[in-house]
Amino acid sequence: MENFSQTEENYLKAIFKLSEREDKPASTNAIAGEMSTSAASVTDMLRRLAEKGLIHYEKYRGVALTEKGNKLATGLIRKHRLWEVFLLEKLRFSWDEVHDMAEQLEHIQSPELVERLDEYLGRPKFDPHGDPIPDADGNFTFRKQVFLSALNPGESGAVVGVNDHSPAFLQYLDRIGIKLGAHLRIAERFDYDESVRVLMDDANEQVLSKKVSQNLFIQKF
Amino acid sequence: MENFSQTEENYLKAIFKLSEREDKPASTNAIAGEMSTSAASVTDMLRRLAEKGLIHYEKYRGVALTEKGNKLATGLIRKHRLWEVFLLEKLRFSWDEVHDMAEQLEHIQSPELVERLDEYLGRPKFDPHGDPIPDADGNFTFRKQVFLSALNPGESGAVVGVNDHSPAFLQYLDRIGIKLGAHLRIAERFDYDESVRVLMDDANEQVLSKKVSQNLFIQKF
DNA sequence: AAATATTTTTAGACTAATCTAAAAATTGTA
DNA sequence: TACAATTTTTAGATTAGTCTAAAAATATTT
Repeated sequence: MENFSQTEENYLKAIFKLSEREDKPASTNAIAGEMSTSAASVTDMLRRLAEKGLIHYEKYRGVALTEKGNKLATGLIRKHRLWEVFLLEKLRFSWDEVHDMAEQLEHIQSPELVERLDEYLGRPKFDPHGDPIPDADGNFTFRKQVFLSALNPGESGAVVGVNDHSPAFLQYLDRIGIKLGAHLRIAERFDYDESVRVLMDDANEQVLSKKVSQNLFIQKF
Repeated sequence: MENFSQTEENYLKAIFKLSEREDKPASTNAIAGEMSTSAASVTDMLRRLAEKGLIHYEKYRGVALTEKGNKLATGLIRKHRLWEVFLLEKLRFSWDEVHDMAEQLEHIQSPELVERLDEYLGRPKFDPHGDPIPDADGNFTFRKQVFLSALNPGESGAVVGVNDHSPAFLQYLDRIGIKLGAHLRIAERFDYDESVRVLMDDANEQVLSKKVSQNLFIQKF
């Protein structure tokens, strides 16, 4: 298989992320923002990626991944999330620490290594943040999930993921004891600031702010 | 800690390897050979490495690592060999497959990751080829070893390493059943071609060529 | 629809790492 | 010691990825 530079790979991931989020072609500016670089640099790179058949690119019209580009991007996400599982489960890092290391590890080139790693980890379907891990063909396991903020008093479900992946948020969750799989029931919702009082694992109660409840993915019971 | 490019790191490893092998300053040409590049490129890079305080360099006089360069080089070797142990012991790769993957993994930047990996693997002192793994301070465990070719008939010892790391040699050893730790006793030596007949693990006998016996490290009993 | 604002591209330049060809320094040998 | 062979360095060019500033295209507002 053809190899690409880490920079090229990071652009593909950025484009994938933006297209997924908006479900339409990614703009030069949006990519520049995602990559923390200038729009001019992005234009340069887009020309090169298009030449290599990784993206569909028309000047001023934004970009979308080709089949080939998509395969590559999902492969990167697969590697990233598998390494995150490894770092958390085997090396005992916490979920707010694993991202930066996985960001480097995802660029290791070796299909055989990915396969063995997947097997070693027991072919996990989700990473430590609850994000789905695509299989070797690039297929994601889809999970029906809603934000905690969408639940009504009395309803309950399990925490299956986070929307905000920042260390600050993840550390906050650790501090108040919310882990993936935790069982939450809405006890009360306060119209005043849209915060909610929840019962966690049928044990202790917490009040969660609007911001927190908008960043927790829940699978309803 | 300051970070360096993968290329710079690879030059440092090459210089370390050459200095260790010859125990004198490495020459431009030797480095070019080790790196499979031109002497001109090496000169360019040496100027840069010297500026960064990683090597002692005088034009036409060859190079040696500084304290700082040495620390970095041993750190790389430490990472390389720890990852090799991981690939072999945890992911079940064979000893002829692990090198190329480790060559990439050694450039992952994260002191904490190295520490956790070391701990996870049980702080191994030797890698799958019998090469010593430096500790976090860069100290190697030294082992008194001789080539199998230096043993006389009747003498015996354990295989503790290989001098030739090529997949061809390692696969050959696998084929004839020689693993790290195997117990060998010289049954007979043939002056004709300097081959030797050995008794392996007090079980089966093999004739090993001069070339093979010059590439196996033995710790004498 | 014209004027204005925003986005995107182009132009030109910089750095790291590389190359080939030629010049300079060192080493080996007669 | 001087000539030849070898090694090393310099000079000048190339590619990937980046930048700023300016020009061009598109989108928005009046």
